[in-house]
Amino acid sequence: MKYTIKDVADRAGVSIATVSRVINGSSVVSEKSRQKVMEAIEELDFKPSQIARNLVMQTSNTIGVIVPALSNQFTGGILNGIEEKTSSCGYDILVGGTGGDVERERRYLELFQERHVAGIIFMGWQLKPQTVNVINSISVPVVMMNRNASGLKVPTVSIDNFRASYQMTKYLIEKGHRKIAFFRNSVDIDACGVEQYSGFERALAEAGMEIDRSLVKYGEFSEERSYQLMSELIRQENIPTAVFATSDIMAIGAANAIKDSGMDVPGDVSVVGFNDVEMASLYRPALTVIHQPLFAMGEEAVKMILDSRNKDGSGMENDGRIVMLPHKLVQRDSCRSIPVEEEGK
Amino acid sequence: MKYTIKDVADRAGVSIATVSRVINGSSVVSEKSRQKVMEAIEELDFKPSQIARNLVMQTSNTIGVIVPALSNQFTGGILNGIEEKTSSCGYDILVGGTGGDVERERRYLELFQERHVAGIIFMGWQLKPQTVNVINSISVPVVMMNRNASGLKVPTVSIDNFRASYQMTKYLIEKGHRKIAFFRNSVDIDACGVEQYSGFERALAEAGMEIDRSLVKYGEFSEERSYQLMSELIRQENIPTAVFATSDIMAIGAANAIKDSGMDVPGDVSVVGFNDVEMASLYRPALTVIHQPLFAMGEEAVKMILDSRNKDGSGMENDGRIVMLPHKLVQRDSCRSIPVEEEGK
DNA sequence: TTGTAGGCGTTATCAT
DNA sequence: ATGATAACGCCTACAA
Repeated sequence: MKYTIKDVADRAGVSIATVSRVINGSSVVSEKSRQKVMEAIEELDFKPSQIARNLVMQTSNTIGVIVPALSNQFTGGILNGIEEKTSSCGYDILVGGTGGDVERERRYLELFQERHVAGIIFMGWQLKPQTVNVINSISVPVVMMNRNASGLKVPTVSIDNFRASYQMTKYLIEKGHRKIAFFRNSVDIDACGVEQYSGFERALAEAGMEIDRSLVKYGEFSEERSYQLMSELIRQENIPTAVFATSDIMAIGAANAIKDSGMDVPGDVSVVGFNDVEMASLYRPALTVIHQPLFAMGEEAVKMILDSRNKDGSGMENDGRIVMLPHKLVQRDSCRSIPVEEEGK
Repeated sequence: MKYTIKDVADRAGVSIATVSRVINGSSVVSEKSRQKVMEAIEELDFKPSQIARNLVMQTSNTIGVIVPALSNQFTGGILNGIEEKTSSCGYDILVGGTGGDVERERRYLELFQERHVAGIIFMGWQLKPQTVNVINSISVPVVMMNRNASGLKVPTVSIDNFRASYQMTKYLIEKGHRKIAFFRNSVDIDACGVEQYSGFERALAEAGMEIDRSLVKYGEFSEERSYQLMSELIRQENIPTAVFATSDIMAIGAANAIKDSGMDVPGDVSVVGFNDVEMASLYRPALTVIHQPLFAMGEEAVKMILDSRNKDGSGMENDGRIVMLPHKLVQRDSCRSIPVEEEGK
């Protein structure tokens, strides 16, 4: 059915070694042999078995990517970057979706090792201690995306979440907002979330403002939850002038709750997001957000894996360093500035 | 570094054959041996090499998925279904992003063959003749997602695009719309697009309405393009009472153009979409759309590949059959009904 | 420059 | 029930 290197050798009247040489461009082969081999390959439409090659080479020019969900513009943006970089480097990508389930995370981590991937890029909603353990004990390079946890021995790529959050909060304050709700992601240990919250706190503190506990909520990365949370606030008539959500999807949830209750965004309450997925600019009013360079982050992660592999086979240097890429605040239409005379109302 | 089956055998004091047997649960092994082997595996944290296994088995319990873009809720929804099904069947998935580029499509098609995937699921924005040729000449089972072309010799899974479009158009007409714009995807040969258009035509014809050529446009699957198209219509004051876009993203583009021009959706013009990606229900007004069972479609595609593989190794039965899954029309808030007295205005 | 042969980690077929 | 051993398709010294 499928031809092997031997068939090509026979047809070209040379040995399999020669065929192998022309395929890999290695060593020197006479122009004549090369010609014959090429022809034979062409005629047979021969494709070398990556599997056999990987077996002898002890690696698979494949990198594994583990994500919570495939249908998600955040992970999607990163995946695009990963795809671009891997494909231009001759690597293929193996993906696994976990739904955030620890057991499935572990399974994919193992599966990918069994497949001898060159490295693994890991994304999760939260980082459970169990997962951290598995990751730390893995024998191939792993890089973590956008999430961090103490005790994690692998590098991670993300933005400076503290500064990003600080900057956005400050922006809100400068716009005259004094009653700001903060919708964070999850309650679980998640260094990024903690940093985002710190940034929020700091900016408030610097402005001499006190933080209103009744306005910080956990949106669990979900539109529904965020919608619910915002609706409650409205029902309680504890309405902020602005809500800062640490994911666009939560921002949209809040905005929808506001709109559906008959109020206007940003007329009545401003809403700002985080990440800048495609939806953020498509929504109306277009969301003012912190932009994360998703594509570049994906590329960077691949680069790190490939680099570590060029140095030595012993995985990453076992460092928990974190590579930060530049974010930016992009102003759109979901945040209004409150005139001074209105402030006291 | 990594242990092999031989290390396990030594440690357990048995032969590699026995180890292999307990790993695969095949044949009968004495309980004593099984115990020892299990222990050895445990102690060494041994993981069998999928690569070696694949080599001897001549297959890779991997399926390849080719998509135009990873950051896309449509492909994402399908990918989720594919992931679920493959992972529950012990398969892994290899993905390739093409950006719709023919050359990259061809490359991934080849790459995946070289990796001996069990099958390939293909998605593209359009289906160019070149790609059709490559696909027809491939030696592993291929299933096409949601797109079709004459001369294609592989099965495809999709919904009944003709009926879906017909149904939506009819719905619009029943709501009192008489001036309906139709934003289709691309000009390229794309059986699905053609069917959608036929459905639109038919519904109009049955209602005794004539089709207004100035209102059928090609949105190229893009929000920008659709936005542009709608803006032009507005500038020309050739404003329909409803626009039917064959993708949600285009629907949003149109809706945004309408809103940004100061008009209201659906107050001034209704907008309906197609696919029902996440954004469709998050957008405000929530979009009335044709819902495609993305997840189920992904599952079905995997099922087809796995089935064909159980029957015989010679690929699919070379049929261009198309498996249709049920769609549905979901009403939300982006389409209003026009009272009779208004109709004549 | 080219060919021979050993080995990569498994599975599977024989014997035993 | 278990153990040699021959594939699987390819790469790579080592020889010629």
